[in-house]
Amino acid sequence: MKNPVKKTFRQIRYDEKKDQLIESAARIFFKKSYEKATMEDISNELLLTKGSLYSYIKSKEDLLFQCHMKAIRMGIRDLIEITNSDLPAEVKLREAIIRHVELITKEFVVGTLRQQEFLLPKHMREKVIKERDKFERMFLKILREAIKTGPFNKDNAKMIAYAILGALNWIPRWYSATGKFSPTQIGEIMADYLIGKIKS
Amino acid sequence: MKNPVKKTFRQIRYDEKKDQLIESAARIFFKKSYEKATMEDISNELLLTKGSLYSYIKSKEDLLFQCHMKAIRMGIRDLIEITNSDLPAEVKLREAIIRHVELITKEFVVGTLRQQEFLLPKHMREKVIKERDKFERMFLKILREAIKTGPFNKDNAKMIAYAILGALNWIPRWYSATGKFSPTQIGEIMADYLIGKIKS
Amino acid sequence: MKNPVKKTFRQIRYDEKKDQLIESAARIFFKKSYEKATMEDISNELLLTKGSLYSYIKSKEDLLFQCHMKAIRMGIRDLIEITNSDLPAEVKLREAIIRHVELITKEFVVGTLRQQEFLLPKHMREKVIKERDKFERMFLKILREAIKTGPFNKDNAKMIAYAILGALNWIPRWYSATGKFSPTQIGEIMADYLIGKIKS
Amino acid sequence: MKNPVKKTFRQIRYDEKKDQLIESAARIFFKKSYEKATMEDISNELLLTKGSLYSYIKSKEDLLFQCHMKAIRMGIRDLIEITNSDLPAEVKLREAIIRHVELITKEFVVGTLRQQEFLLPKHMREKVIKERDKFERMFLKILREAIKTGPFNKDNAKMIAYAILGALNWIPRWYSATGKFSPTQIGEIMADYLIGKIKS
DNA sequence: GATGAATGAGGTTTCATTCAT
DNA sequence: TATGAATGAAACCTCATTCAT
Repeated sequence: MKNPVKKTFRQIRYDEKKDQLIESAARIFFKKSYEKATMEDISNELLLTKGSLYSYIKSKEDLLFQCHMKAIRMGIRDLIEITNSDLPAEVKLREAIIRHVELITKEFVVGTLRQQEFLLPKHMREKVIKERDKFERMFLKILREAIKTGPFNKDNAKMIAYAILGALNWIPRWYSATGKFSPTQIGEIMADYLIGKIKS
Repeated sequence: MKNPVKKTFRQIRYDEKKDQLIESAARIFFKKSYEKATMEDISNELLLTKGSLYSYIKSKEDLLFQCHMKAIRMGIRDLIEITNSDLPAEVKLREAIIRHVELITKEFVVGTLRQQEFLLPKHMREKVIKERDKFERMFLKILREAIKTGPFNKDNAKMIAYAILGALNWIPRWYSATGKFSPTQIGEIMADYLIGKIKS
Repeated sequence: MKNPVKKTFRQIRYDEKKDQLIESAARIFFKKSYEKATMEDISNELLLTKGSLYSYIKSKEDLLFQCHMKAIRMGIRDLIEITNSDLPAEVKLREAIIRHVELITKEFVVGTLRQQEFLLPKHMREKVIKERDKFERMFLKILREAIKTGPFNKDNAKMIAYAILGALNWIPRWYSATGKFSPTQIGEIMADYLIGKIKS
Repeated sequence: MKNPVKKTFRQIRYDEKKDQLIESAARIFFKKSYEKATMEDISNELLLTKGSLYSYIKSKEDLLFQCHMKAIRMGIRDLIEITNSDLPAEVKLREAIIRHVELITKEFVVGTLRQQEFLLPKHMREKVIKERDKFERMFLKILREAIKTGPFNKDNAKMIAYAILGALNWIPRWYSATGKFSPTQIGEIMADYLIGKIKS
């Protein structure tokens, strides 16, 4: 207030910490599940105390909500990039698959997607679903472009989109960072398999 | 002792009720998630009181454990039937997919599979994982038979198995009983899509 | 009713079982404490089920009450015998001590005395205290006879009685059936020590 | 951090309250027995709510454990003082008896000693027994010094120690604060009686 | 008399959240 | 902004007791 530069600095620090908070929360929600994770678990990762978290968030549910939104938006950001690129339709789909695998295996926050959105109260849930639908529509659009010349009808396209996303979202259940394949390799194998079908 | 028929009758009633309990629990775990569901929610469905549940189970965790085991065993039972049948390899795979979709959309208890097994304490989790591995190995075997002549190597087969199971296990997230397609139709579309490539 | 002989027989069986029940309860109350012991623990020892216990007793408290009464009455019975004997006063005291040690180390039901009587509801507690006072008065009388010629006044006699009873009642806390001394030997050593001074 | 004095102040308040908590718990455990006492009973005495107690302790068992430890340590502290004093051996023993009576009648927490240590889970019980053994060994040492010239052998010394401690520990069962004798007077009478014997 | 499922009243404990410092 | 003790609302679970069979 007295010193706008200082305030901006503080604002930056604040935003950084809030971001760390969401990351930490996501990691712990991933490891323990939302309900089993306590606010103290989360605060411990950040060298803060329980009560201090409430300077950054309104509630635990708010924290989960923000994890959801962040995760989905990372996915959307990727899809926007891909959509706007000059790649051929099929390569776009391939790229979308690989990027999604990379995201889901590297960013803990994306693991939040496994958490059912109905852990949230209605007003938050609706926002999450709206955002997720945005993602799914973009993905579906990429898919449709890719199969435009194929034998599949519109309805099946939607179901195939779900099949693909299901196959990808299931990955955290079996993926191990120390496994034989890197995220990108997994993405490529998945793309080979999942797109192969569409062409036939 | 006095009347063995009577005793058997009691045993039957007991087993029936225990089964109902697991079904109800599964349905409620599905609707509300394990942690949000209370023992009272479950007891209400059965016209019992909270405390009475404990004639049938040892703890809430035990209940989740039994849901897991029952769900996996239903899947295994299907796969055994399919494996033992005289169908051609590819049809077996197709059948396995359709049956799994039917199971996952009709039997709430199978929805438990969405619940991360790490909600369970270690000793239960290990048993669940062991049983699930049994299921996955059987599925993988069916898959391998089907693609024996295809261009896929062993390692990829495993990942494709996960892709297929992921696509199917994700279904409860978007499936609606009032939707356009029946479970069997969904199963057929999924099978068409997921097996398509293997033939090519 | 129809057959008085049969009824008497049944009555005997009933009384025997009730007695076993009190013994078992005492043993378990001793091992686990009254509150930690469950009715099921007790029924298991008797090859009965929980519910069946209630043919013999009215409540768990009733069971503790009867343990108390039985234990105290065993002590009183001993003291009556001793009082009525022809032994010299000091030998009577010595005998009372030894018999009490034997009782407390051999009969689990006497271990109940360690349990505070205030675990019982008022109306039962009062009966127990009344009975215990009877025991203590008899013991005090034996003590007073023994020290009649000694240097102790009446008030101190009472306190000495408590000291002696405390020393004896504490024995279950350290006594081990596999230890170096037999109950009778312990009784003798205690008597030597506790009476020693009165003679002087 | 900002103000070390303030922080220390908080720490002091915390420690004070924890101490009060143990005192209150001991008093209530004494009056009602451990199992019958509820956490709410205890919290009410401190003008706290049930849940708040858990800032200070881990569990109800932990609370009992700390009562045990505190009680025994108070006894040990007395014995150390006495051992280190210049009094003649017999006077030391006399002093030990009187101090123990004073402690057991004045400090409710010492009444915890009546509670069987097996109310505690194994790992706590073992620590309590270890500490209690320390106390008993110190007491035994004082006793042995006092009777060094007497006719008693080592084994009997141990049993006499138990007899004395039993006589003293039994006091809370009959002691009334409004009675004829003060704790110190009781201690003196007990010492007269219990030591008299050894000399004879 | 014996059974054992059912009851229901509590008890301990957890934890998100608040608020004075 | 940070702290951490305090709150209070649940939640799970236990167990003495009852009662239909």
